[in-house]
Amino acid sequence: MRVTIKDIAKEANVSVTTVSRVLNNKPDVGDDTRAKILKIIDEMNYNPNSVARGLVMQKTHTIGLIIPDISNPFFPQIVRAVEDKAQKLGYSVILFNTDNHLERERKAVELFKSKQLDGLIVSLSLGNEKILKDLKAENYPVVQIDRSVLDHHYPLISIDNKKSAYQMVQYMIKKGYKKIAHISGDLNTTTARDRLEGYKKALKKYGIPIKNKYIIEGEYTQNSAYQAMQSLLNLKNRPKAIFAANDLSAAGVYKALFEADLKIPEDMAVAGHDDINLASLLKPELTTMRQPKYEMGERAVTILLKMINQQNFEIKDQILTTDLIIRESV
Amino acid sequence: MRVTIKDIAKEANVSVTTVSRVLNNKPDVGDDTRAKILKIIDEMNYNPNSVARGLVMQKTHTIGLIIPDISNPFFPQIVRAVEDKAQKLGYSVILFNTDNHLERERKAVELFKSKQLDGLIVSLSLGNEKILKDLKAENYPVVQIDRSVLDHHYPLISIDNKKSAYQMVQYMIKKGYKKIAHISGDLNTTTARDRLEGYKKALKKYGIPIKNKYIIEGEYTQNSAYQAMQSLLNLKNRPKAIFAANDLSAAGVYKALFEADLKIPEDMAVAGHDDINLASLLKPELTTMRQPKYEMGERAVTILLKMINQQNFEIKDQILTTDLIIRESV
DNA sequence: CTGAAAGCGCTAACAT
DNA sequence: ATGTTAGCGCTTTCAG
Repeated sequence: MRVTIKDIAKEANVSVTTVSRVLNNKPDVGDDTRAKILKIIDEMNYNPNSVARGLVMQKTHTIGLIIPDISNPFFPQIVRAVEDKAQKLGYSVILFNTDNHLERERKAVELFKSKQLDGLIVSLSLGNEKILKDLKAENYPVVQIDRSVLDHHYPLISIDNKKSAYQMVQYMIKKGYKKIAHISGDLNTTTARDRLEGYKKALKKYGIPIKNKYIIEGEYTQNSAYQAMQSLLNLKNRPKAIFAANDLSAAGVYKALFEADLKIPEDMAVAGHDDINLASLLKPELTTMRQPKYEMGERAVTILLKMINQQNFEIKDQILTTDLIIRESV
Repeated sequence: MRVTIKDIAKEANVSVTTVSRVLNNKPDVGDDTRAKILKIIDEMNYNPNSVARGLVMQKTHTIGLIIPDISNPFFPQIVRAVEDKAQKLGYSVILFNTDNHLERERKAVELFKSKQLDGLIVSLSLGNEKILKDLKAENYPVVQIDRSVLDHHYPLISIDNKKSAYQMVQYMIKKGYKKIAHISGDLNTTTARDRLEGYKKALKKYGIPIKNKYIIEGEYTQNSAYQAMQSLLNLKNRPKAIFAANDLSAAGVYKALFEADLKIPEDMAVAGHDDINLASLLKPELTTMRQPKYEMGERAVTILLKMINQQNFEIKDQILTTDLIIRESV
């Protein structure tokens, strides 16, 4: 049996109340008493039970992080930032991967509510707006990261995906490309939709007709993009450049291109998005838009903790800026 | 205020005990009563408080995962596997990054004990054997993953690093390389030590003298390996091949080589270890040893849960096999 | 400065 | 089949 506050109290000949006081650094305890208790705590190697504490305080000092997939290289940095910041502020984080599966997203939220987590950082798919609506009704602290759902109940920490895509495509156009195709991300996400829009907007702006054949829906994965690229290569009228919705997709595009013995960017230019570590390691190095992933994670917990600690915190999105990282592939 | 078991009891005109019974699917409850309670639970959207439950049951259904760094691409797959398996079995996982920092490792364990986590999956640095010894004294369920500490109190889920490195170096030798250098990982880890040993063993076995100048300690990072490679290139008597302790290091080696305008493998062969996703994306594609990362994660939770659910579970390490993945860089 | 008592939300003997 | 009671380990009034 682990040692409890009672054991300490008994050993020190004081009440549990007094022990609790020193545990929580309350003022009204005699110096000698405090010293004695501290000593005993140390000797007996006492470690307060946070579950019990959580029950009375109605606070677990734990937050939930719901993301599609930690093994997608976009997320580890975000998760790292969230955990770092949380750790620094005395919070723990429970991770949950959903694979964008609506049912698992729901399950995650149920579970986390049941565990009385103090707040949630979520990256949900479209179609689950009700989850957030219900959470909001209970006034549960939540912040959305990366992608948003349509309704707007909670602050979103992200980038301006439309603008970011626009900038990239604009860059490609200025480089002289006209036949630019787009391999999108999973269109069940706002990010993919916005990037697609940005792509279209840039073409329009520069008077380039939008061809449906040049737009293929992928899933933000290497493999889906690989296949998308295959079909693009089969077109009679091939594009000369590809804007892949994320770097992982760009890697898939690279694969397909190498197999077809095509040179990047001479035969086909390729641009990505996100600037994950991989981007600078590809050959040729990938031109992409850098997303401040670490900062997004940090900000998410900063805001979440504000919501947790002061009710009625005003909802304000934080839209960070992206940077065009020019390398060799465009 | 959230709805509690009391509210349900009151609404249903029964005692909380009865509600608790239906919550836990106990048999002795009348069918009608059960139905009524279930209905009310649903109507009131009741969600049992696991903190309270955890306090009485002495079980939190949560495990702790202590690793160096989730943003090191070796770990996400392991973490994914751990979370998947845990999720499947009704457990949650709290993540903690330590950067191999002894003090933070200690802090993580303290925190997790305080949170009454049911068990721990850890990847600790050398120098923290005491942590595990103390944990063992309390009979706390723990399994080590990837790397071990020297004392052997808890089961380890890993690979045979020495053998794996030996195989790789042997392959390089058989390919005709004699001047093979090694850029090690952080030698405060058993994995780095074992890989170094395996490297030496292979050289010995094939009668190739071990040159200290050909062994440089890195940190398993891209940057440390990049620098190590620079110094290797400055040697009067340059090696002709590099065995990098992990793929991330190999990527650093690639960078240094490209900068020096050297061709892989013609001018310098490069081998990695782990087979992270990146390996097949590098150009030339990286020859490496594949580690069953996902399986390691799964097994770790399987064993941990056995320890949790049946005291005195016999300690048995699980050493999985690695595979030589021949690609283009050697 | 210290202690007694109540209670957080739940489960588990032990009745009945 | 259902209720009463105690208690998990802690914090927090409220007294003194």
